Amino acid sequence: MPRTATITPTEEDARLQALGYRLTAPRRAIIATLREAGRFCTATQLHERITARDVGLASVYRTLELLAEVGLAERRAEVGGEASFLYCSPRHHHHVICTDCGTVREIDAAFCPDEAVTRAVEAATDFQIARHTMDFHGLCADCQGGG
Amino acid sequence: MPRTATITPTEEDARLQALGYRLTAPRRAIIATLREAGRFCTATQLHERITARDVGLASVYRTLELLAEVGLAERRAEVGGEASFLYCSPRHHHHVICTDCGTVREIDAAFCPDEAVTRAVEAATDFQIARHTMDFHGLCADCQGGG
DNA sequence: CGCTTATTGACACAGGCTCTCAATAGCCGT
DNA sequence: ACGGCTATTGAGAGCCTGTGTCAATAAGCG
Repeated sequence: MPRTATITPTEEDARLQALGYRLTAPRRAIIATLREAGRFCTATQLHERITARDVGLASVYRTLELLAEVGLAERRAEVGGEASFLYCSPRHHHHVICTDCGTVREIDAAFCPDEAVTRAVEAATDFQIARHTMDFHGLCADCQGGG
Repeated sequence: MPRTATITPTEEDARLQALGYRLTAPRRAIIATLREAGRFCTATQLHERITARDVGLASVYRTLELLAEVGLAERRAEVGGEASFLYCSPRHHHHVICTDCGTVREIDAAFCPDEAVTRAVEAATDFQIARHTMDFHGLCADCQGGG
């Protein structure tokens, strides 16, 4: 048993490492914080939230950029403000976003537009479809109750 | 017949007017330029492109903001840079975007995830779905040919 | 045709994000 | 375990997109 607690690399940590990126303490902190948030967060919000270690704001930006590139985070435009980032599993999935509290749930490929729809779009537009995006917005269970 | 050519208000011009906004020459130029582009454009791009009249960059920003609010334009985050805007019809629709040249085609509600899918998502997540977004990405007819 | 007032253009300014660079710490080989 | 190579970090300066201000202009209305 080592003196310092063993830090178990999470699935996403391992993924970064497999791609040749170093698994540093700041990166781990940022990823963990983003994932635990379970909703879109700005770099500033994450920066404030990371208390265990003194992580520079620039590193937060750099890591979020990296995660987005690798597919572990999704970037979203904020109207007239900061960009927001959401933790994402690496599998193909879609999001269900609460319009009230911002909580995000992932749903898997079972809900994707099926092959027939894609073919119909191709027929209608003469495009050769390679990829799609899709989000649902509404109220989560917790926010449906009171006004 | 008036001396100066009559400027026919387009459908979107009329819509702005109906909402109580004034139909100014700069606005018309910006809307026309955005619509003719047929793809996502940044404020700077539009500003450079408008040659017929000296339109201030601030006005381009203001008009794009206005269009987005009214539903005549869609705003998109650009990775690490400027926001882009796309002309949109006011009806519910989705986009098919060429990954090569950026051309965008609108498709109508016929291709939306149907009622059954929405209900299934609700059942799976306990959310109450109100709205969805969906885009398709691929190669347009012109870009499918050569490498 | 003139009045009222939304809109414009120019510029100053704010804030988000990036770049730079020396210092630090992963990772790998031994 | 240890040392070296080098990716990564943190701090802060700086860039650049986007907004606020304000006098001048012009759209819309009677």
